[in-house]
Amino acid sequence: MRDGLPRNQALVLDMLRSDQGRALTAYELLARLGPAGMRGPQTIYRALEGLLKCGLIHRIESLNAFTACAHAHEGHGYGHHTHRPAFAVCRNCGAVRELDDPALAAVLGVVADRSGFAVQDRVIELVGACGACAAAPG
Amino acid sequence: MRDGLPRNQALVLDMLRSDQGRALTAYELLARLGPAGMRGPQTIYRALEGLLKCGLIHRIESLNAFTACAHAHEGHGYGHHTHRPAFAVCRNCGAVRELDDPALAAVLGVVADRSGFAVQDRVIELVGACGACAAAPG
DNA sequence: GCGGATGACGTGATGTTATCACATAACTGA
DNA sequence: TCAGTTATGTGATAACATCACGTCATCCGC
Repeated sequence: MRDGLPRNQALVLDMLRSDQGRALTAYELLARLGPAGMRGPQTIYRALEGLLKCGLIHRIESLNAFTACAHAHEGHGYGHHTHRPAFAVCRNCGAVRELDDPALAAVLGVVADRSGFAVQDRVIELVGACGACAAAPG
Repeated sequence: MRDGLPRNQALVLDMLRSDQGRALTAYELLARLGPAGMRGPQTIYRALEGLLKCGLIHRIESLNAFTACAHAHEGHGYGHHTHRPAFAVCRNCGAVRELDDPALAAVLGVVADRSGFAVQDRVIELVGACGACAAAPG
C-alpha cells in the first residue's frame, strides 16, 4: 500500500497524479480503474473522500472533478497539512493550476471574519482560458 | 410578463426572490412550480440559463443550486450589469449571503493577471456556519 | 399576406454525478 | 480468540443536467 494508504485510495491517487495539471471526474476514474478492480461508483467515491480528507487531492466544484494536490509530497501521507488553494481552470484544454497567493489568502481571511461566518471550506476558482489557449487561433 | 421577461423566467425569478437569502436547486424549483405549469427539468434549466445570462440570479457551485441576485432591482432587466460576487454559504441552515468586497475583487484581478489566464468566470464561495448557527448549541 | 428567421416552450428519453443499503473481508488490539 | 473498527464489493436508487425533436407565436422583409 503505497504511502500507507488503503489500496483503493492509492489507486485513485496514482491515477490523478498521472494526470497532474488536469482534473478527472469520478466516472472517468472508474473507467480507467475498472481493469484494476474498481467496479462501482461507490468504490471511487469512498477513495476520493479519504483522499480529500487528508488533503492529497482537491475537488474542483466548477468541473465536478478531482485533481491531485500539487504540494502533497511522498511521505506526507496522513496528517498532511491540508490547504485549500485557489484554482485556475481552462475551459478549453482542461488545464487546472493551483494558485497559491498570500495576498488572496489574507484578503479571504479578512472577508471571512467580517462576514460573521465560521468558514470551514473555501471554493475559489477562476474559470477561463489558459495562456496557451487564449493565444491559440480560433 | 413581469420585468419584460419570458413567462418561465419570471416564474423562476419570483420563486427565487421569495426565498431571498437561500438557494434552491433546479428540482426544488420544478417541484414548486409544477402547479404553475412547469413540467420538466428542461423547462427549469432553460429559464435558469436565461436568468444567469442577464445576471438576475447566481449559481452556487458548492450547492448545485441557484439564488436571486441581491442587487438586481426591479427595472434593471436585460442589460443589467452582471457581477459575480463572492458568497458565504451556511451548511447548517442553508443561508446564502453575497459578499461584495472591493479588496477581494482587486486581489482577484491581480491574481488572475499573474496567472496568465484570461478569466471569464469566477467561483468564490466560503462554506461554513453563519453567525447564528455557529452560536447555536449542538 | 406569404415565407423565413427567431425565440420560447412542451415533452420523453437519456446522460452524468452521487449516495444508500446491506453484505463481506481485513486489520487491530485487549 | 473475539470485538471493534476500517476497508471493500455490489446492486439499486437518487439527484443533477442535457439531448432531441416538435410546436407555436412573433417579427420582419418582401
